[in-house]
Amino acid sequence: MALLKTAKSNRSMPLARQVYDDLHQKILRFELKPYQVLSEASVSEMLGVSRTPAREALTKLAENRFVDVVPQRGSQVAPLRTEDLNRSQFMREALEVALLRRAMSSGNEAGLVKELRKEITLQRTYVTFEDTESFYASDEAFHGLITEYAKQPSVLPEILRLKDHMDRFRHLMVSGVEDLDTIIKQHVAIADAIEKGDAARAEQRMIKHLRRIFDYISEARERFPEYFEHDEKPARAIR
Amino acid sequence: MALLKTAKSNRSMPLARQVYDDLHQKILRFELKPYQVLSEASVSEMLGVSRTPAREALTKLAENRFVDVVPQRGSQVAPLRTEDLNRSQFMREALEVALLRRAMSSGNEAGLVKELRKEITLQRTYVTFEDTESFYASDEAFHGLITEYAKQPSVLPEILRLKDHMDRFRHLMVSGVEDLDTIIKQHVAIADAIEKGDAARAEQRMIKHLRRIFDYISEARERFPEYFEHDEKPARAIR
DNA sequence: CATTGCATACTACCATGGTAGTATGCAATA
DNA sequence: TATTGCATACTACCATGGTAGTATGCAATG
Repeated sequence: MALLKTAKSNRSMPLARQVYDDLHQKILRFELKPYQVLSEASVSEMLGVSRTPAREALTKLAENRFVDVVPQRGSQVAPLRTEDLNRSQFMREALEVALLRRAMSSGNEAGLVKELRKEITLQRTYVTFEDTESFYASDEAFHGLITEYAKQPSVLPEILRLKDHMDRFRHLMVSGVEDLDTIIKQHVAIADAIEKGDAARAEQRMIKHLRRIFDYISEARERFPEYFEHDEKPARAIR
Repeated sequence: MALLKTAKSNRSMPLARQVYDDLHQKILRFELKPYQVLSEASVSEMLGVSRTPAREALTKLAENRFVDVVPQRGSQVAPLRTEDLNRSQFMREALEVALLRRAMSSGNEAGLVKELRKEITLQRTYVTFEDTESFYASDEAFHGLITEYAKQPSVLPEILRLKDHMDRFRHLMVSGVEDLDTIIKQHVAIADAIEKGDAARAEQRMIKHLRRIFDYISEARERFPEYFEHDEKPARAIR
């Protein structure tokens, strides 16, 4: 297996970043499974790069809690941790609600609503074409619009960073995709509340929208218990 | 100049981390000034380590926006950017307000208030002893208590990370220290509102407390204009 | 059988050499 | 004088070798 050659990967970006993105994607998609061992040696061999960029990528993945580095034992793909999900969820809710409130007092709510509805129309199209990838991209754009109208565009990357942990859970859903129609309805409900200037209602609906992830967790935990965090030290059991 | 040997630095932590912390401190305290050049070579020589941990530290500092890495030109200490301050401020407000709301519906508000008041008492003592360092540590503890009672302790490190950018501005204040008595009064006002169960009031006071930093910015900008971001490219002027 | 000592094989971490790429100063040129 | 070509000196980035430290399996020992 070699480095995935994406359009913008080759030559333009540093190798360490390419390795990071590659491993990051593989971890989110469970091509690298929780508890799978990763060492700078194995990564460098797997991707055909030297150990330095491999090491830098692993370090950064550890900072973002996608990899556990245990001192002299080796590194592992981090298991799914409810703590990570809870923290990401809490922070994302806090940020998106604050952005929503600010966007609703920006003086250009009408423009926001118009653009949101345009994005929703796109989303309907993607659903009919079963183009889930474009759908999720548009979903991100939907939330990105709010950050723009809240005049805090630089917060968006931070939100996406938080979203990564939730996306990882999302890949474990039964059908592989959630109910996109429901998401669209929630988007419509949010846009409606914004249009009516009902901040409290918009906030409630945003939170409900963001919390949909919890509907799937128990199911995911039943289907893939081995991916979730179990006791830290296997205590070198029976053997 | 060599690596600062703190109590826990030697032997226990990786060198790269020690270098990061050292540079981080020096940047926050303006011992390394904005626009000062930093290369992996100069850092490694300055601190007496090899180039690898120097490079890793610089990379991480760049991720946290304390260093600018321009491709083949060299790295610099990042100037003070209002964008960084605004983003950090916005995010911190959103998070701390959300934590406050949650802490006030935790069912143990009385315990929280009691611990907050205990911390405030400590802060009064530190003021009389002019122990500003301990004061600021207690200030962090004050906010940390709220994260605990909100049952989101893992959010605290993220908040402290955001706080770093504001602390950097804070080091430019005229007297070197702000009015600690005012801070204490604000803490008292917050504790009072929590005790009365007045969430809206507590939220208002928390926001006012967090926004005190803006009182000092214009002054700092007048006194140290050269530390603030000026036009990106000096356009290779006169020469 | 249970415990201990130890060689081995890993690991993360650090040091250092090499390379492509860009800015800078100076000389050559118009 | 203004412009261009080019050597030089930086840079970030990557490759690779070396080291201390720990887990593991096995042999020696009780």
